[in-house]
Formats: sequence, C-alpha cells, structure tokens
Amino acid sequence: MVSAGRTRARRGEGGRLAEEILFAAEALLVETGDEQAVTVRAVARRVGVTTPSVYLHYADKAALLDAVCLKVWGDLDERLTAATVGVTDPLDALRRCGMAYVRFGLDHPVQYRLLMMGRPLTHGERCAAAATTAARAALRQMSRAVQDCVDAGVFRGETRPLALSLWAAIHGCVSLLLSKPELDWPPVEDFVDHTVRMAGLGTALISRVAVPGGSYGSAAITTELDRTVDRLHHRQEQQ
Amino acid sequence: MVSAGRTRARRGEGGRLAEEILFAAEALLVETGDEQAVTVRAVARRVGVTTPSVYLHYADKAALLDAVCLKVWGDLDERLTAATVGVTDPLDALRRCGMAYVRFGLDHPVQYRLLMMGRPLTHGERCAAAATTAARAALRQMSRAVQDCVDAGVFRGETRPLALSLWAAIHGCVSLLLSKPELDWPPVEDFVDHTVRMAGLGTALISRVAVPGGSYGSAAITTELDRTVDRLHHRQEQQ
DNA sequence: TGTACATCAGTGAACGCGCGTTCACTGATGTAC
DNA sequence: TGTACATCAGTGAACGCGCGTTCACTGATGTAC
Repeated sequence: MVSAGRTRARRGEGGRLAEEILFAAEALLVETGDEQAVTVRAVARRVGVTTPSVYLHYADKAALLDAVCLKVWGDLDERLTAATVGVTDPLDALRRCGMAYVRFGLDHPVQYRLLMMGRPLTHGERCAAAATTAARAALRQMSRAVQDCVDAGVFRGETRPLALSLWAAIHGCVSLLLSKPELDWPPVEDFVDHTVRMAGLGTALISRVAVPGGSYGSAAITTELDRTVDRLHHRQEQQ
Repeated sequence: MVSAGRTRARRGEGGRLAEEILFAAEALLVETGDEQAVTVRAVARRVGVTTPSVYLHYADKAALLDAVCLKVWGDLDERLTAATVGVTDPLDALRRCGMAYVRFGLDHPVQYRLLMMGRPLTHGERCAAAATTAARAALRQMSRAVQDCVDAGVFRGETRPLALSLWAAIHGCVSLLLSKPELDWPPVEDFVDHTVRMAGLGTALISRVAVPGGSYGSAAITTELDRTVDRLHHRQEQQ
C-alpha cells in the first residue's frame, strides 16, 4: 500500500524515510499532546507506509522516541545559548536566560513534558537517556549565567546549589502552567517575569545570609527591605 | 476462584471490598511507580478477586483512579494545615508551609506525580478532576500563608500572583527532585530550605519593586543588598 | 545497446499479549412464613 | 424450629481492540557483462 504521494526511495536514500518517520512522530506527539499516542503503527500510518517499514530505520519504539527527544533537546540548548548573547549585566542575563527557558517550554509543551516532567530512568529505558542529557544541558546553561553573577559579586557562595534553586523556580513555572491551565493565571508574561525576578533577587539576598537555618524575623526584614528598595529607587533617579 | 485468605462479604458489607480495591490500587501505584501499571486486572489480582468484581464497586477504571487521587489529596491538605499551627511569624509560617509541601511530595512521589505533574484535563477525563481540586487546595493553602505576610506588611500587593510564584518555586523543587534523581543534588533538606527561603525573601523584595519590568542594575543591587544584610545581622546581634 | 542478476526499500499477513468491559451464571446469606 | 425463597457479592468465559514485533516475500533499481 504505497499511498498516492509517496514514491519508493532510491538505493542509498533510505535515510529520507528515516527523517520522515522522525518528523511524523514529533508531529503526532504535538498534535495529540499525548506520548501514548505515538505508536509505531500510528507513525507509519501518518507517513503513509506500512508498520514494519519503521523497523528498517529504528531498532524499536524506544529508539524512535529517543530520536525525538534528542531533536528537542538540541532546540532547547540553542535557544538558551542565544538568549544571553550581548547582554552585559549579569542579573539581566540571568533573567533573559530564565525567560527563554520558560518560553521554550510553553512553545513546546509536549516535548517539554517528555524531557523534563517524565518518570526518571528505570532499568532498561533508553529513551530517558536523552531526557537526562537535556536536563544536564539546561542546568549547565543556568549555571553559566549564575557563575557570571557570582563573578560579578551579585551572588555569593557555590554556584551549583544556587543554579539548582533558580532552575527549580523557573521549571516550576513551566510545569504548573502546562499541567494546570485551568487555574486562572495572570497574563503569562507578567507571571513568568515576576517569578524569574523573584528567584533572581531572592538568590542575591539569600546567598548573603550566612546561617542556613537562621531567620531574622518578619519585622526586621520588612523594615530593612523597605529601606533597601527606597535607596535603590533613589539611585535610579539620580542616574 | 476465591483465594485462601478471602471470604465473601456479608450482605451489605460490599463496601469492604471497595475499600480493599482502593488500597490495592494505591499500593500498586506506589510499588510500581507507574500509573500505567494500575490496570483493573492487576488490581483485582492483587486483592485476590476476579476482574469483573471491581465493576461492582467502581463504574470504570477512571472512577477507580479518581478515588485514588481524592484519597491523596485529602492527605496533602491535612499536612499543609498542620504545618503552620501555632507559628506566629508570617514568613516563618510560609517557610514551614513550603517545607511541608515539598516533604509531602517526596514522601509520596507517585501520588504527587499523579496530582500535580499529569497532563491537563482533556474532554472526557474524569480522573483529572481530582487533580484540579488538589491543585486549587494547595494554592489556597499557599495563598493563606501569603495573605498573612501581606497583612503583616512583609509582602506588598496582590496575594494571588505572589502565591502563584511561590508555589511555582516550591513545586519546581519537588518536580525536579522526582524527575531527575540522577543529577547529583545537594542534601535534600538544604536544597529545599534554600529554595523556600530564596522564594520567600525574593517575594518580599520583588513585591516592593514598583515597575514590573524595571531593573536597578547588578552593581546597585549588589551594594544595597550587602548593606541590607549587614544591618539585619546587626539587629540580630543586638537582641 | 541489451540482458541477466544482485541489491535492498518496502509489503502483507500473522504472532502473542494484555487491556477494558460485558453478560449470563452461581451459590452463600439472610428472611418470611 | 424448619423450609422455601429473594437477594446480591462475586465468578468464569468471552468480546473486540490495538499494541510491538517478526518473517517470508516482492518488485523496482542499479550494475556487470
């Protein structure tokens, strides 16, 4: 059953179908919004080819999903790298990095879910390997931005724990927006911007606090932060 | 096939089996760590009853999963309420609330995934209704703690957006810890404590900043936060 | 230029599996007389 | 106290389905002579 549009690949051009299968799998994922819907049969049907043909190009279903994940991961990494090009202020760069991360997640909801919200690897699961790679890459990008803040003296202390907390805050935005769209959210841009800035300034503040478990009390914090912000305003007006 | 241990329920005691089925479903979920593994057949097998028996007590599979979700949600709500009892300092109460939330998630990984990390409701899915209820409940608890901070003057502005950002940060902790256990995390207690405090102090700071998009520049922020923390230390020593 | 042949991309039919759900039934339990 | 009967918790067999995967094959393409 070769469908009207398809012609058989020429010798050595088998790779063409491999690519078509990959794109069909991704399209199916995006359209249905459901990882479960990506079956070998459905993918083959979409390409207009019989089911066993898929096995000529991918060892099994896991290998196909693996390829889909790898493709998505590449896109994410690219976006994060591009986000901070030419930005000199380290806190601003961090903010842009966070915004780019969230935007990527919202633009590719199903793929984001697959990479970052899936079950962790269990014994034999190959597909999840790509998800781990993507997670490490995202964390590395975040760490780079945090490191710049540490170098500039905006943040204090070890980079990694700071980066992890920031990543958690930003990932939390994407994750909740994707999983709970039925809650009435503020405008997404505002919400994300607010969260990213909360995390950035919060990190700057908390990284200066020596004792991990210590607390200054709400009253003291209220008074001092009022003063802090007043002075920040003042500085800005003078410039 | 009535297994050795089971005796048929007496008249009117059919509810007993309903409960056994519910517990078996939850146990199966926890042990396998996989929502997919909770099949009507597997649940029945575990209880020691034939498959159609399940349908005497639950309309269909969705209704069973629904019941599991409801059970989990009740547990979560209870924990969050208990967390802040008798705590007077509003920021401290918020911190405890966040810690309790994260601990619940880490103690009930599969259930948390089911409630908070699942796909959003699509047309006919009943099970997800419980997930929505749980999300609203969690947000309400968070809002309560945030409202206390607003009332005390620690936070400024509208409660809801602040609560959403804080929830995002805290949910992000749980979500990443559950999905990416293979990254080498700092000790969980430290990480969570750090994130919760980052979010709390960050909210206090950001909620005082008038212009949403405005930024003071990294240099100004660095200088002023250094002073702020110095003064906070000073206050604490004087007491 | 023409023909026999090797290659290999893609086919069609089948495999065994576990799933959710239905349906006519069985047989212990409690009750009415 | 004894017996016939209604109730209903749970059974056993079957339904149709879609899944991942395998295997012997077909037939167009390119090549060697």
